[in-house]
This record gives sequence, structure tokens and C-alpha cells, in this order.
Amino acid sequence: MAAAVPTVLQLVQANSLPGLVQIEIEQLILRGELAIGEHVNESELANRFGTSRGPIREALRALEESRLVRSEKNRGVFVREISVAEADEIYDIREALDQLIGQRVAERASQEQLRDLETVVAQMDAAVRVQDVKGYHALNLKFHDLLVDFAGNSRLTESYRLLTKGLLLFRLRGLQDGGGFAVSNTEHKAVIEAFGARDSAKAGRLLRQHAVASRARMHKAAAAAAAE
Amino acid sequence: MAAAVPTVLQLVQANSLPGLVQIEIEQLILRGELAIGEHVNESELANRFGTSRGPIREALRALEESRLVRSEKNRGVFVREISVAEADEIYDIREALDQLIGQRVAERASQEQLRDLETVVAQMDAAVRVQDVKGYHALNLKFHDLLVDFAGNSRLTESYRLLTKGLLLFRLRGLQDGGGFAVSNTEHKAVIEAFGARDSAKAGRLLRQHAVASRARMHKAAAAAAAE
DNA sequence: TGATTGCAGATTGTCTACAATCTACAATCA
DNA sequence: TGATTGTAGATTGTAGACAATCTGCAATCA
Repeated sequence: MAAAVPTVLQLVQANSLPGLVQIEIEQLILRGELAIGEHVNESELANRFGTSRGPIREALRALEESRLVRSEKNRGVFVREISVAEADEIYDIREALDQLIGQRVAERASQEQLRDLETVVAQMDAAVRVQDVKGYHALNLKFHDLLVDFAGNSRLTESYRLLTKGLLLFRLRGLQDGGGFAVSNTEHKAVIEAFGARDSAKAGRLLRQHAVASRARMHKAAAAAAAE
Repeated sequence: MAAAVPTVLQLVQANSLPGLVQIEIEQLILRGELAIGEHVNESELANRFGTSRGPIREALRALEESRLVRSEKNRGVFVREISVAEADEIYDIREALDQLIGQRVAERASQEQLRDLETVVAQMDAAVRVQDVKGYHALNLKFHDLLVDFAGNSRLTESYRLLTKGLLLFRLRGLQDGGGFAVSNTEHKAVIEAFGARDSAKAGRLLRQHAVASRARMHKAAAAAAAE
């Protein structure tokens, strides 16, 4: 009687207009269509989405709370720029959370879920072979998204994604991937091996180390960018 | 020429109306004046604060993003109720963050900051002696607030406070403090000792254990409440 | 009797209009 | 010339109005 896949109608009925607008604006930011530091014009967005400014303002407040934009009184909202220092702060937290994620996935993930992870890693290997940096990056995001999902803690998923968005914002400055994404995938494989062995402590340790290494790669890229 | 302490004028000039309203509503929720699960009436709040509904709605969107309220389309927003399961999820994350906080404070906190912590712990001891549960609770919040501040990671402070607010929401149901708050303060002292010795690993371990014990006390109280 | 329908009041969702403020540029004065 | 002042246009902040939706209750019908 009802459709299995949610229709547009259902989406509009379930989500409010500000909610939908929020998702759209977030995509604009994360895809870089709204540049870092850029001023966000309310009327312009209202026209673009065919609404009045009210829903736009509500969406922007939510995005401000999730630190994707900042707001100055009487001057409007701006796309946030993440400094190296703040990225470092985020990595500090992320390392702790990644350890937790590693542990939980080793404890809780089903065999099928582990196979899903292996599939993504295999796809990343393929991306490495053809030097598809962009494809690798997307797959990498998917991999870590799956991981936090499989950890089975919805609040953790929320927190983790929030932090990740902050790092994405940083990445948009073009300072990411300081070489060696093949190395990164080697680390993924080691973690998956620990998952297979259900070695919670080791999986946690390895995933944390992966985050540490990722931070180091970020620093390397930032230093290279600063040098020129 | 200018005042050292921010005046009301400066506050209004710096923060926008929705921002101020957001803080007020948050206080209403955290102080329990808006009951858990209760429907939040926009017009009522608008009258209360002497504004139109626009700023109220913006504030509520921000509070929704920080998970203090939830919103149902065409039905309005409700004060969120945190289940034991969700409190458990939060504690999972909190344990990881507390370990990080313990490490960082041991590494970074100044002597003066450590003395501040000792002062609060002494005040808690006094509260224990006169069985002032409410006073102890407030001091305990202050203690952990100082801790995360002294960890010197603003993003961590933000994340931690967000989670803590969620637990406060749960605590409002009267299910907190499953006995023995004297024990809790003993744990505080042990952590401070590790700070004094600048033993980062130990401080992290102890503060994590403190969170674990706190979770156990929460469970005990929840079980007792469920039994009656 | 029990379920369904229809209505009135209340509440939310959205839009439009207007006031307050900012920004950029031109005009003025030392 | 350089700094200051003044003004026009654009943008944000807020209010108020109206439409859409929900809720509870009474009336109706099988």
C-alpha cells in the first residue's frame, strides 16, 4: 500500500521547510559552492529556494549551532573558516572517539557489516591504482561513516559527524591529503583485521593511530601550503 | 573609559535577540521550569520575552540542533526526554572525553588552576559534611566545567558541555546520584593528585574511571526508581 | 453503544512589510 | 591632499498578518 522508498511528498511532510533548507545550505557549504569566509545573503538564498527569509534564518541558526557558519549581529552570517589550530583541536577529540569507535565495532559489528567495510576498502584500493584522489576521498568518508554507524551509538554518530564536518570545512582550503593515501588504506586493512579477530583493544588502538597519522598528513599538507 | 565588566548594553549589542532568547530558554529547560516532554508554546514565550515569534523560532532551531528540544512538524517543539539507553550512549562518549580531559589537564594546567580545583573539592567536602546534596551537585558541575576548561581545547569544551546538558536533562527526572556522593569526591581527590604529579596517563585513567563510576551510580538510581 | 464525521479554537508555518543598521562612495572642510 | 561627514542603497532584524494544520469535543449515524 505504501511505498518502501520515501517519496518527495513524504519527505516534505516529515521534514519542515527550514530542515530541508538547512540540508541544502549545508551541501552548498560542504561542496564549496559557498566559499570559506564568504558572506551568506539571506534574500539570495530565499530566492534560490523559493521561500521567504524566515525559514532561511532558522536554517542558518541551526547551522551556526553546528559551527558551519558564524553570525555577526547586523552584518549577517559567514561560512566559517577553520584554522590549523582548530583543526588540531578537532583531531584531538577525533582520536579519542576513533579509539572508542574501533573498540565498539570490534565488539558489535555483524559479519555482513565487516564485509561491507572490506568492500569499501577494496574500492579504495582500486582508486589508488588509478590515482583517483577524489574518488578515494569520497570512499574514505564513506568508510569512516560506516564505521561510526556500526559502532551502534547514535549519539556518537552525531558527535563524530559534527566534528568531521568541521574538518571537511578545513579540507576545503585545499590543505588535506599530505601525500600517501595508499598508506592510509593499509591502515584501514589493519583495523579490519582486528575487527575480524574481535580484538577490541587492538582495533581501538589501531583506529586511533589511524587518526593520529591522518592528523600528521594534514599538518604536512598545511606546512607545504604555508611554504609556498 | 570603558567598563571592564560587560554591561547590559554591550551584551545586547554583541548578542542578537535570538541568541539571548536561546540562553533564556535553555535555562528554563535546565532548571526544569519547562518540564521534560512538555510542549513549548511559541506565542507564550514570545509574550514572556516581549518579542515576536520569529526570534523565538530561531532560538528553538538552535536548541533543536543541540538536542535539548525536538520538533514535530505542525505540532511544535517539545522538551527532549533522555532515556536510560541514550544516557548510556552519552556516558560512552563521556568516558572517552574524560580520559582526554584528564590527560590534557595534567599536561597543561597551571599551578593556580590546580589550586582552583582543590578549592572546589574542599567546598564539596564541606557540602558532604552537612549533607547538602543540591550544593554538592552544583559544585560537582562546576568542578567538571573547570576541568574541561583547563584542558585548553575550546572545541572539546563545546562538545563536552553539549553532552553534559543531555545528562542534565536526564538527571532532571530525578534519577541521578545513586548514593554515595562522598565516594565521588574521593575520586576527585585522586585525580587531582595525579595532576599534581603531572602524571598524564594516570590522570586520564582516573578521570575515565570516575566517569565509569558515575555511570554506575546513574544506573543504580535508575534501577531503584524503576523498582518502585 | 461505539465509531465516524464535522466543527471551533488554538497553534504552527510562512509570507510581507517596515524599521534599524551597515557599507560604500561622494561631498565637504581643515 | 587627507580626513571627516553625509547620504543612498543594500541587508539584516523584527513585527504583524494570514493560511495550513492539529486537537478536542460534540453531533451524527450504523
